[in-house]
Amino acid sequence: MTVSRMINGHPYVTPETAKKVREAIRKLNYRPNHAARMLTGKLSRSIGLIVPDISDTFFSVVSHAVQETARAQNYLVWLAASEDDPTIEAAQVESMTHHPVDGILLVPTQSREPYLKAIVAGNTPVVTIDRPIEVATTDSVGVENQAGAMMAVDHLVEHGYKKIACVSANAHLQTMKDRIAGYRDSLRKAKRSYQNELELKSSASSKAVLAELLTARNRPDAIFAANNASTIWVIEALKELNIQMGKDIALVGFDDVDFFTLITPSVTAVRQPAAELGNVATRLLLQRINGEFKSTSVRTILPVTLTIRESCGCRRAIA
Amino acid sequence: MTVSRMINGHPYVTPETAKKVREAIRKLNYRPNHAARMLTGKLSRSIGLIVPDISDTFFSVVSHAVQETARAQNYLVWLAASEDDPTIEAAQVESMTHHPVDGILLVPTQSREPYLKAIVAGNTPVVTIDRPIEVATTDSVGVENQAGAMMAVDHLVEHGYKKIACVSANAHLQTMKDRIAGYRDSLRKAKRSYQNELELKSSASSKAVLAELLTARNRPDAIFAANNASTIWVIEALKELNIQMGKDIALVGFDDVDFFTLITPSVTAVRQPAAELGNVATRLLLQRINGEFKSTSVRTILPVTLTIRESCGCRRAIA
DNA sequence: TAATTTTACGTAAACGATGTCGTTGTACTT
DNA sequence: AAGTACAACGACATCGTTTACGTAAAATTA
Repeated sequence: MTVSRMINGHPYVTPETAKKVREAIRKLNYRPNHAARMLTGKLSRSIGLIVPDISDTFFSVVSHAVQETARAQNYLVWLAASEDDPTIEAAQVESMTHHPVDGILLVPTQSREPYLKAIVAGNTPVVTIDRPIEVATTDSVGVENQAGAMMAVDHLVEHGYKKIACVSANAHLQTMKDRIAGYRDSLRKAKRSYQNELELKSSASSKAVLAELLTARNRPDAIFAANNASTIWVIEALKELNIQMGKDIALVGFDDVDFFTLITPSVTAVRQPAAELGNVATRLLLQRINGEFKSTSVRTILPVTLTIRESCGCRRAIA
Repeated sequence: MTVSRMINGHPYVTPETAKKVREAIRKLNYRPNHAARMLTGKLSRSIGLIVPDISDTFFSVVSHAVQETARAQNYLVWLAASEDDPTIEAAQVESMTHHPVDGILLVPTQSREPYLKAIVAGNTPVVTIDRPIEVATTDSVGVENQAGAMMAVDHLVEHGYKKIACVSANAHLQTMKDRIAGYRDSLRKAKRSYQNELELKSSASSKAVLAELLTARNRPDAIFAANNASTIWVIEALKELNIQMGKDIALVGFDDVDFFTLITPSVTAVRQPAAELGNVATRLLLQRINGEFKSTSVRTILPVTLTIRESCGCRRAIA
């Protein structure tokens, strides 16, 4: 008991006793047993992080930031991938809550899955990243999807492109809906009649679909790609079809990736603060866990910026 | 007790009783308490994975594979980043072993850290990925670094380049030493006198150093970059200095990255089976955990392949 | 049929830390 | 000097599960 009090920093332990305990701990190489602590209801000092795909650049940057922020407060991170499958996601959440973790950071693949209600009803705090959920109220951290998409398409409009198409993937996600809405807003504002929205499924199947779009008689002169995967698919398709990007067809993507500077012409894209997203979400979750944050759930929206390079038709990279 | 037997699949439970228990479990929404199970020494069905940097493409692909293989056997994965700092790495291992995990997958930042002895001496199985350790014997899974580097440099030699330089980072790592050795072997075999080994530190500091190398009077006509970071730094430097890659200077990198196909000219690189590395290591670890693998430690070396594209001077991408 | 084994369950103890409470000793009142 | 307050510590029960063991009843054997 005295050892327990010493370790947990309770008062009522004389300095001499504390010293003796410390020495014994060192001598015996004693470490408190984590499992026993859990059994008495202590915090585990660990959080769970569930993302669709670890190897996606965007999520790997987010994960890195989460890890860093958590470690700074001596928290460990469980990382799991849902592979965009709600069933797997539900199983991962289940495993984590029972393991147990003190809180969960979730990039939900669906916003209306019924199981989401259950986890939020439990006493494990949840913060969603990137995408909010609809069936329950949680803290969430995201970015300005609609405004960001508008910025991107506005830039294409200013270049004078008349036929701006939108290419997306996973269009059922709220983030994607918002970006597509931004695309529409911009066209409406500019009073453009041409509107062409294409949803891609996977790298393999997108090839044919993109080739059709890019070689049609009435083909677009500019493309807005709503996420990094579709941006990359467009770049691939243009390269294969030998269509000059930034000259024959302009391209602006949503979500900037490091190597976009290395491509010729370099790729203009909306930059999301991926690392900050992870940091902010983690700090918020840890505050919830420690009870430092009592108010009802908050939704934090981080701003995005348009990083202008060459694929939009600008001669030199500006930002 | 009967419930415990039922759940753990012990014999000596009548079908009727089992059914009753199942119904009660469903009705009460009962889930065994993980902490209590840990306390009695059961397996946690979780493993730890420690990599230097999650956002590095290579490690994110490895992590993805580990996650997948583990999940297939109902194992959860703790992912932590050591940030190439032995102190952090030791702390992460400590946290994990006490948390507890059934086994650890480690990409060690150092091969001689004394703490490594301790963890191997403990009863938590360890499998190292990519880099072996020296101070203790563990299972390890890696790739043919020396032979792969030789393949790469041989290819440059065959092109007829006379002055082939080697650019690396973290040259103290055994993997890097092996690749540099492969570079030397190839030059020795070809009886080339020119030999220039440059170790880069970080993106920022590498700029000036690279510029000096690439603009010197006696500058190389080909470069072998020993990992993906240095390959990317070289590409950046060439682009900034307006030196034509594959024409003015050839480039072959070690570790292939998806976007190398999107760069003009596309980048020739030694492809490591990153996903397989993760799969093999995880399967091996799980076998150790389940006692299915009793023999002394094994070292698995996976083959690498040279993916020939254009930056080496070849006109068309072959592979 | 009686002795023995096997099956199906329950009971007690243990894992290691912590909350509660009781006990002792010290300092401070009045 | 006696009473009160509180500091410092230990004993005991507790968390939820499993291991070890006990005890019947059922099945098998002699």
